[in-house]
Amino acid sequence: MSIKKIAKVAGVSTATVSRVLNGSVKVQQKTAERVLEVVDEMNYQLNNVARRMKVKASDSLIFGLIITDIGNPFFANVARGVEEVAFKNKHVMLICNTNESPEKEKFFLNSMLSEKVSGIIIVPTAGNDKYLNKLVSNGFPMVMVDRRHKNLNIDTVSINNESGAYQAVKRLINNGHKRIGIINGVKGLSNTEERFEGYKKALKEADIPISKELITYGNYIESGGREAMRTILSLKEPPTAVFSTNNLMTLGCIKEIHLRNLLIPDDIALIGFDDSNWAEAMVPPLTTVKQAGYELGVNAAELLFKRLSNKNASTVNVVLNTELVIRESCKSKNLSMHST
Amino acid sequence: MSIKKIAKVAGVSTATVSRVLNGSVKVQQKTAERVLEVVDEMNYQLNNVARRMKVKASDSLIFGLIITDIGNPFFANVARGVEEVAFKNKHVMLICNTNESPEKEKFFLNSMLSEKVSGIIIVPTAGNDKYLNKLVSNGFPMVMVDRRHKNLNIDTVSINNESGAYQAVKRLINNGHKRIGIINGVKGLSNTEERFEGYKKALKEADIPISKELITYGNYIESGGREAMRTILSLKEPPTAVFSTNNLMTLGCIKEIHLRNLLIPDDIALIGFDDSNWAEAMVPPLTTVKQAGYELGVNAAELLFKRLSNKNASTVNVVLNTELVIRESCKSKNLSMHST
DNA sequence: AATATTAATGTAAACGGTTTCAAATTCAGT
DNA sequence: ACTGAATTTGAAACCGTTTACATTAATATT
Repeated sequence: MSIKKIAKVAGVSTATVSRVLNGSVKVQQKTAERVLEVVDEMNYQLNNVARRMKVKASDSLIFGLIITDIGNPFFANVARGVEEVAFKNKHVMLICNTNESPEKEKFFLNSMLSEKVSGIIIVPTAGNDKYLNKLVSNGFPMVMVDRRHKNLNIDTVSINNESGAYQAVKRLINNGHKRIGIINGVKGLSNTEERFEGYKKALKEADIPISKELITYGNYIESGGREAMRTILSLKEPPTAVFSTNNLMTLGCIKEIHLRNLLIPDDIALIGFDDSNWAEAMVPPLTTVKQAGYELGVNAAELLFKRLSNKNASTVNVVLNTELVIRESCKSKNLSMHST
Repeated sequence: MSIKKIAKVAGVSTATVSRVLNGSVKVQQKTAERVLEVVDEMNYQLNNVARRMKVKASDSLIFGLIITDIGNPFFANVARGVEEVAFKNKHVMLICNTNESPEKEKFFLNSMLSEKVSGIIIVPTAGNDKYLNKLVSNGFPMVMVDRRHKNLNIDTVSINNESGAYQAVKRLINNGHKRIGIINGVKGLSNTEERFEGYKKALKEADIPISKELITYGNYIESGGREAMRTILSLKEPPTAVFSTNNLMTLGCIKEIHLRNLLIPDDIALIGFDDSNWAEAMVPPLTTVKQAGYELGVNAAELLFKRLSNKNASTVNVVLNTELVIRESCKSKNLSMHST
């Protein structure tokens, strides 16, 4: 059912049909009614592909979301947030999964560009800096979420990683821990580095020297967290507490701890980053730094739509604050009379 | 950078450019080289929107995935599976989230149709039967995943829900439980009903009468599971074991159980459906029916691509088997000397 | 060398909309 | 009734590809 057939049947021109469908220009009441009648009696459906060929990019009603791991509930939440506001704006969204691979990222970027999406929301991998740079400086609407590339004049929405990590580690310190391990994420990502900064800052402030052997990397995946925990626990002098910087790795930690029949928090205290729905159901319930994935997504999408309607507004960096949700996984043996 | 400009610069016709780009028809070696040269020196990028206007639908390189809840790790896994094979086939995918709302579902279906996707993979909600029916019988390529509509001649991939549920409940029975509650999902969905069937079958086989008060509905969401567990535990004569039919509801159950300071499995045994990565990390580790979300996605996508290349092959129903992964959450007090 | 065959390329229509511009109609004011 | 302005409508160009068909160039056949 093309607009032409509708026009023919209704006895008007295609221009008129288009106009009544879009409401862009006034058309006489009765003509409009006639057209609408035909439209639904032949149940016509817009071909948005054809439409996109004429319409300016910002009106394309489709945009892209590139994330690194849809299997991670945190990003799934981001996606939910994005999708929510997309739906409100009658947009549909192309989602791709990079798995932290810059090659995949580039491929998806190109696919989306070639689909003429109005804009892209991206959780960038550790590569493609120059390419992204080019796109952005060409004025292509893009917003980075969760991570950011330095020196890039672009809208971003992220969370206060450093402060979140700082609070977490400070909590451990206040609970009496002095030997505190950290399991970092993927090297080279802004959030990994910021969380690490928070860790160092808290230690420094408490005059605790940072010791290299307690710094590990788990690449934000469960098996990585598990291995990191394994090496940490195998140290001659293992830490009394560990800060795991994302939910998947935290799960790995817990499994390794259980395997060794150690007790949380008595044998090893644990604090996680990114509060998942299972954190509260753990035994003991897990203390974590909560980051609002859903809101991250909502904000990113809103930013994108704002940008679409005003291409040369100055760019903004939204940073959401984290919240330390205190449960029971990071008491210290020595201070067990204190609050958790 | 349109193909026209490339043609002009290279001194050939647009047809030739198109041909070297697609490799569809032989063009002279040196012409091809010249064109390719210009193509990347002007870094031309295909406009797939324009392309889709000419090309037959099955070649559109884009398809849709409609799921009900990307926030549910199970569906996230399905999505990962789908995306994996999409990538292999150089396709890009439109993802939408219905949240079990038939209205949203219809909107998304229309959007996708209007984007001229080659096909759709869908986890259907409990509505829109007639609409889906129409699409399918018009020959639109579609595959249903996880749930199915009866009397619809369409490719489906689902899991053996009845058998999975049957095994779960049988396990509980073998462990000595006689009073077994169930928390069902969304009424009207095939998987809800099939799981319920499995439950009834196992009870019947063991000559245990089914009692109405033990049958609850949690709508596949965490809060629903929690509420269901609450009403179950408030019974004058509560069950000794509960079968929760999805992961989110199971989490709700556990939280409610913890709240009441009850012990799993001594006070109440619990078996879940859908093995999540956190199940093993629970205390005690959770026994569950594992359903392969990822494989479900992979199979669905493969089916779709098969369908695209052969529109009138007869339809197939793939059903994957579940696996009972036995951990420690469903022993019975009376039989504690037995295996879990 | 002339012709027949085959290979390579070009021309132009088509896909299904939107939009500019011009024409036709309606309406108001005198 | 006539003119001018305002409102509605239509004709046609255009977006960037692909492809059927026509044409030209190259090669083979005699």
